[in-house]
Amino acid sequence: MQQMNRTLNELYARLLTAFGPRGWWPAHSAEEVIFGAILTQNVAWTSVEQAIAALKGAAKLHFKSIAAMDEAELAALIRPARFMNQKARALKAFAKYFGTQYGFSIRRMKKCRTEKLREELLGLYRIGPETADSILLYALEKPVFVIDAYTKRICSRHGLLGPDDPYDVYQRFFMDRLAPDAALYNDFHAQLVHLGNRFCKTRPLCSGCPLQDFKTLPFKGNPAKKPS
DNA sequence: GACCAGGCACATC
DNA sequence: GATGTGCATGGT
Repeated sequence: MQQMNRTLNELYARLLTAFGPRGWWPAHSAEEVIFGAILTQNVAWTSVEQAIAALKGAAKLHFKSIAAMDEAELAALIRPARFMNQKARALKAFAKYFGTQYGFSIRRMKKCRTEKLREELLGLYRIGPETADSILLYALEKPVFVIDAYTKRICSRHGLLGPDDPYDVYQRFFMDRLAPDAALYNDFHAQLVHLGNRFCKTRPLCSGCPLQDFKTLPFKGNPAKKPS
């Protein structure tokens, strides 16, 4: 455990040195984070930005407005973010839940236990583990580590875990080894996404990558698969 | 024109 | 359980 803590500490230190604090999530409000978390599913962030801009332009970037609006109209607005019908339905479902359970109040939601919130979120249409955890961490400031495609790609390429290990194995890998610190989880994940965006799109190792010579320290009893 | 992007639900075996 | 497929846009 000590060894692996050192590995994660060194990994984070390198990213922080290379990129500086990331100041995530790219949004102006907690509600906007939730819009982004749903809209970004399997789509490039540039497309999400267009959908968010359209919602903002129509003064619909609040779940109270979403709850009141027509689903087809909403789908048309978020069209650039792809899968527009599914995502419109997902936004409507969240809006209904948010209004019914919490009176559209982020502050009220924040007062609830993380486990209760996660269970509720996972019960909503098209809210899976990554989307739920993004909402918990970036909108509600709960200490939950978010695992996304970049996190998996980076960890597996550096032999920390297997590429096919399930979401919860990745999540436990970080949360068992790091203090439950929302600010740390926030920036650590943001660093991984930034690294992924800049260096891990195609080639396994790219020049200038701060992890180019990063070696995994040996860890006794590591449950992870051997690096391929 | 092909490929990929910060997932998830559902059907089928 | 594991695997395959649909969703259906925009940038490179």
